Amino acid sequence: MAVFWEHGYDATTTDQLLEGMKLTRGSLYKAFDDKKALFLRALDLYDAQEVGKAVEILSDPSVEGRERIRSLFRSITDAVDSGNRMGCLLCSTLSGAAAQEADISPRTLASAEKLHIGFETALCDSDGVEFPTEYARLLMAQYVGLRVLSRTGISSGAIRESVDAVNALLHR
Amino acid sequence: MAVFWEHGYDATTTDQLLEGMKLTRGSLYKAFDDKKALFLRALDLYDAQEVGKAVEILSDPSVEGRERIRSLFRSITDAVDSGNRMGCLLCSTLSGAAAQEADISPRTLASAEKLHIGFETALCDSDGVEFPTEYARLLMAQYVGLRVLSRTGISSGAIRESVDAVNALLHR
DNA sequence: GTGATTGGGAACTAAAAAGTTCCTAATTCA
DNA sequence: TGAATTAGGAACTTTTTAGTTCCCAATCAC
Repeated sequence: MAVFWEHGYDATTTDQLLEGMKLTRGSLYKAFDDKKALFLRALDLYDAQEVGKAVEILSDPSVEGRERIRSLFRSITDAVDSGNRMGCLLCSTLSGAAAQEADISPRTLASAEKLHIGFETALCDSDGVEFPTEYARLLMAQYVGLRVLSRTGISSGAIRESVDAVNALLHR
Repeated sequence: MAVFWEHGYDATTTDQLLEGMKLTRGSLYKAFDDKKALFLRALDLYDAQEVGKAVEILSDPSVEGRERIRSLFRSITDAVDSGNRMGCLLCSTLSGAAAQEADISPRTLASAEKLHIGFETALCDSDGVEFPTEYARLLMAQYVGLRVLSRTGISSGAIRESVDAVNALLHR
């Protein structure tokens, strides 16, 4: 998962996977059908682990709705500030060529939908939010955009400015 | 440019470029050093043509500031509604593995910065906008997110909901 | 018209990637 | 303890993709 996360599906070679997994070719192909099957497993793990964590933050009933959203976006700036430029495997995959493939597309869409529902839940648990579905879509696109930009050479200050603006909007 | 736009840098093969450009290998390599040199030319063309068009919309002094932004986002929903799922070569490249490369990264960042300044200009030309730089960053991330999502199997309705939310925010 | 220059392309080579085979060593189970 | 099963790995083959060569025909200069 980490290797795919770093380079994206198309750009990761089996040699990199071998290196990262500390295996040799024979062992890898004995354990998994092929590169794509392994990637699907990685996507599933990412969904369970990382997407799950985000949805958990957005659904935590012990925290006020808007604060959950702020907390999730804060985790993006925190990562970038600490030099973590890996971004999000889901967000990167969504925009890559692999996302068009028949067995990958449904998984990424399902993960994206989980996130959307997370945002919607957090908004529904906030006071005075009129159109939670629409705003959840906006926040979802914002999340994807920020995590894509996190992987680029954009300054961490620019990322923080976006998040500050999101927080300002949530305050009203 | 169209071929790279459709498949992304890593996933386009020289055969696809040959097919798209109606050339054979010898002619292509006589005209361009290699695949990457050709991609850089495509990126430059995209910057001049497509990014330029967006910045023009955002800077048009004959239109009220917020309306320029609405107009740009409307062009995203219009494209998706009419079945155009190509997204944005810049936004896709930003998140791909190629974006890390030394000769590609500065170009995509420069294009992204042009867009950011465009949003900032439009906000500065609007009444009662307090933090144009920060909101321009937010709109930039929103733009990238939406155009990335445009390439996926997400429903056109979901894209429209995001844009509706952006428009609602701009109305206040 | 003829010799030089240029654009195009068929057929090649080179390199890198994915995927396979088969042998060895460890572990398991009777 | 000894046969059977399983994990790991070195060394292959195959496929794909990038890049090159060289020839041909069209155009251009004089």
